[in-house]
Amino acid sequence: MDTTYTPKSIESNWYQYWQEKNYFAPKNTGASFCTMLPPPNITGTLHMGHAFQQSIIDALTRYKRMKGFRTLWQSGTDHAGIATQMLVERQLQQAENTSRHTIGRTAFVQKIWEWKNKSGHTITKQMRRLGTSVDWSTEKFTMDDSLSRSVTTAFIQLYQEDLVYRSKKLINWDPTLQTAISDLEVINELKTGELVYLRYAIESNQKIKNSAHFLVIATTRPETLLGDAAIAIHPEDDRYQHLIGQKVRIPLVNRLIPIIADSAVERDFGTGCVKITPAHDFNDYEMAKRHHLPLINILNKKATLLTQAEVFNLKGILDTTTTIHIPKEFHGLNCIKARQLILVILKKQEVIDKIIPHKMNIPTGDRSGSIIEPFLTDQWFISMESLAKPAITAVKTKKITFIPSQYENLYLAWMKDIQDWCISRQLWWGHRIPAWYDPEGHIYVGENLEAIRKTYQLEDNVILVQDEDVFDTWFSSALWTFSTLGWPDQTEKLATFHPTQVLVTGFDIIFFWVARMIMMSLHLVKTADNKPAIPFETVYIHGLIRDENGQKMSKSKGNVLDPLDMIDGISLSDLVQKRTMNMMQPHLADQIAKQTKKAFPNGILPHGTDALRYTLYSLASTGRNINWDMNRLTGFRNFCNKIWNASRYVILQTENKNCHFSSETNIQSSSLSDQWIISRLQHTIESVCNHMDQFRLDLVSQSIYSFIWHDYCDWYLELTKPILMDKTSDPISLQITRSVLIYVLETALRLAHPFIPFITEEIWQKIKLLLPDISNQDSIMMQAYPECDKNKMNAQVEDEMEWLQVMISAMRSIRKKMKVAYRQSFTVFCKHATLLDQKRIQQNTDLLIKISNLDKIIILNNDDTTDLIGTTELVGTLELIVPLTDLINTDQELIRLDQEIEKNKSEQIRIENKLSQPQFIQRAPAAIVEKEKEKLMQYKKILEQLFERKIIFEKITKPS
RNA sequence: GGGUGGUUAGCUCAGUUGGUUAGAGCGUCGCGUUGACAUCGCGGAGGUCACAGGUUCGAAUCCCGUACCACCCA
Repeated sequence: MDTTYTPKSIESNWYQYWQEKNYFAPKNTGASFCTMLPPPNITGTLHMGHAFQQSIIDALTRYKRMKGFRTLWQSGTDHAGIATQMLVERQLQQAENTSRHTIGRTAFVQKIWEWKNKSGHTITKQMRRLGTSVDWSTEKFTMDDSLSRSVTTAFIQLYQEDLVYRSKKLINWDPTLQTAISDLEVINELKTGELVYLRYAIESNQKIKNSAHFLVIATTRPETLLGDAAIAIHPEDDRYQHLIGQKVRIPLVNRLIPIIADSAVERDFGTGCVKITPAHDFNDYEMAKRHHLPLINILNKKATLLTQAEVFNLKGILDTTTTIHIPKEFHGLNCIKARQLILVILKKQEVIDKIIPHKMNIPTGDRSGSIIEPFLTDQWFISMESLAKPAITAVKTKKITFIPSQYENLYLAWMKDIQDWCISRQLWWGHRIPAWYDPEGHIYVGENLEAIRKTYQLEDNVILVQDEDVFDTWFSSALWTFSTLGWPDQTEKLATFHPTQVLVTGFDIIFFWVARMIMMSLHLVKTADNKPAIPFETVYIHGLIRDENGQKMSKSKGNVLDPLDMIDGISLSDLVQKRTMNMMQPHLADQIAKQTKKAFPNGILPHGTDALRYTLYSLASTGRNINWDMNRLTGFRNFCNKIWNASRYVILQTENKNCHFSSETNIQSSSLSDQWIISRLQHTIESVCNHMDQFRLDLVSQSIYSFIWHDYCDWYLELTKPILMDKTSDPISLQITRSVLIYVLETALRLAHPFIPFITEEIWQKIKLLLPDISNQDSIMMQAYPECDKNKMNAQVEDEMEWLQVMISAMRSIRKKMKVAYRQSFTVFCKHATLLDQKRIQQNTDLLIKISNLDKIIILNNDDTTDLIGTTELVGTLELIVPLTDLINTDQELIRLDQEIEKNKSEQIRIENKLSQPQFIQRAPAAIVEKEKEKLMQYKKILEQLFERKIIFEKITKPS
């Protein structure tokens, strides 16, 4: 083995090996364990969030697999309607200077498939570098035939049950992409705009043009006054009570609209009067429903102004009897330009009261970057009310558990006032809605034309046209847990693996994905006993990885880190180039380059997959945000190096030597340190399994780290050296030591394998050859996970070992204090030794002498009054004295003693105070009181000894 | 405006149902290559647990408030 750990050389082959052996496919016959990969988008590349999520899933999967579960990690990708369509559209523009409209729908979709087949696998290829043990043989894509069939089947069923409907409603409209988009894709950006105060003339019988007869309203969107349907005030607002039911004239167009009262109006906003444009604002739309206002649409699909407004009733039916003109000068203007123009005109007409700066949220499309308009269109919706009910119950009754549990509240809060789900998108890429229309506009839903003609008994001469729209990608994602397993067919996979056990995902998609999966599964899938099936038992929500300053990682900020760069390393120049390439805002490039140079002056060194994964686990606590820290990555790369080198030591010590490990008899007769490390190993296994069950991977990571580094390497390996390096050691203790050494290593490797799969496999393959029981086994990943054996835990041994550790540390302290090099030996005197101390000293004399390079250990009689001059250390109440009189600095020693006395004294006082309170004695549990009393005794004894020491030193410095 | 989460060592974070002297990694200071490892070892230093109240024999932990930060909803 090389002396240093070089991840690159060991990580390249194992993944392929595992895959060739088909280890990722479900194997065992036991209970099933299934988890679904949240399908990444085919246009995506691996980012830190993926790395985090997938590392977590892989740990759970490998753990369960080793525990003997029939394990399936189902993987796949989603077709990402908008993102993919945009990407291929852009390519068409750049490469062929053409557009999708020019080449037509069929050709365009063909182009997308070509792109997908060529480039749509980037992310799944990258995933393999993380060591993810997904079953690639069952990989799915949301646009696969089988999944498309699931989508169609689900939709038809919901339609037949009257749970989907088509309706004209207000939705989020992206004018650039010209499609409905979901709330998730709308980002609210806080920007400073203007709040315009406008005077609307109150229509009264007197017709007096007096300012007192104007009503002043405040709006951030004056251009929408063309679509105003009412003015609203709060019903309890004293200022405007008398106006309720009266009418005002809209400036510029002079249309009459009513003044209504609605408690949704915020009295403190502006003047307390707001204009209501139901077709262009979600709140106003709700108000229109309550007050039966007309919906006046003034925009077309490009979000520019119409020549004539469209008036709809609340059922979405066009009112052809009312005509509302839009002034000619506004035709075709976008909202920004229309706003500018209208302000100019209104100023001239002197209806602007004032304009003040105003902070407000601007809804922006996260893909297109354009301003999102609430827009009245025909869309398909799923009714949520009846679907939400069982989905709420499932969580309330703990059939589905969220971890951490606070997310349950978030889920329930959202489900409580859930809105109907708009599932149609005006795109070409996606599942085409299986709905057809006849010339009269009647809707027919079915699998295909043939089926529809049959079901509805339509003659061939009835012309049917299919709906142009496709489904929201999230609709197909909502079926993910069962569509990937074969639904609507009752496949064996579905029977075996559904409901799945755990879903690992981020909190940002609880509404858009998790909740919808729960609703769809409960509604569409049945369990073996014909009850609604939950999609998963547990939802584990992980945090969001941010940069070192707590900022969200994003391309525009230029603070994105590529997990593969952490694995393989990247030079500074490449990193800068990567971060500044293809930017939306090129003017930020210099700043990003500068900040990158500062954060990564030497680029990023290669750290390997295992180190990256381990770092991610150590960060996987219950928090919502995780600030990435490169230093921790380095720390865990060092950890891997530690494992590597410890293994080198073990192999050097055991190769070609008898190191057969057999049963308890060996353990009983083995040394203190052997028994101790085996006992510690059991505690570690227990702790790892407990924390795994609670999804506390950070604590798992800590347990394994501290066991391997501190217990195994720092102490155990060091304690084997006096035995293994000593030519006079007897063969039996040599064999036992070697066998424990390798037994513990092999177990620890299995324990750590789900987290750091590559390095554990590499080392395991080497040491298995030394272990006849497993030498014919193929891979660590198919071995059993270690089980905690409580019989091997030994508290007495651990106590004694702890004592030994303190003894050894005390010797080291003395050396440091006295600046005595290791090669110089000394004699240590033990004073105030209890019987237990004496026994332990006797039993460990040889070891102590070797480890601490001592000449002798002399136990003084407790009645011995000799004043030994020397430096001291306390091990409990046992006093170690090293009489290196020529080296000692008595003044310094006195200062140190005083400090020690001070420390112990304050503790003594603290406990005395506690014990002097009668309430404490009376009310605290007896065990706690007893503990405090014991502590006090201990402190008193230590203080006595420290004073005794002090007197001896004072005698030297101030001889009487 | 409403809600949620957070504030613990210089930095990144743990701290289970309240109960030893609040821990880890990194960094820092000092010493050191003794045949696994300098991607290392050893020994130190470093915290009024954001602030102010309350409950309790006892609070980093439970409750209330304030400040700041982050996110979600309107």
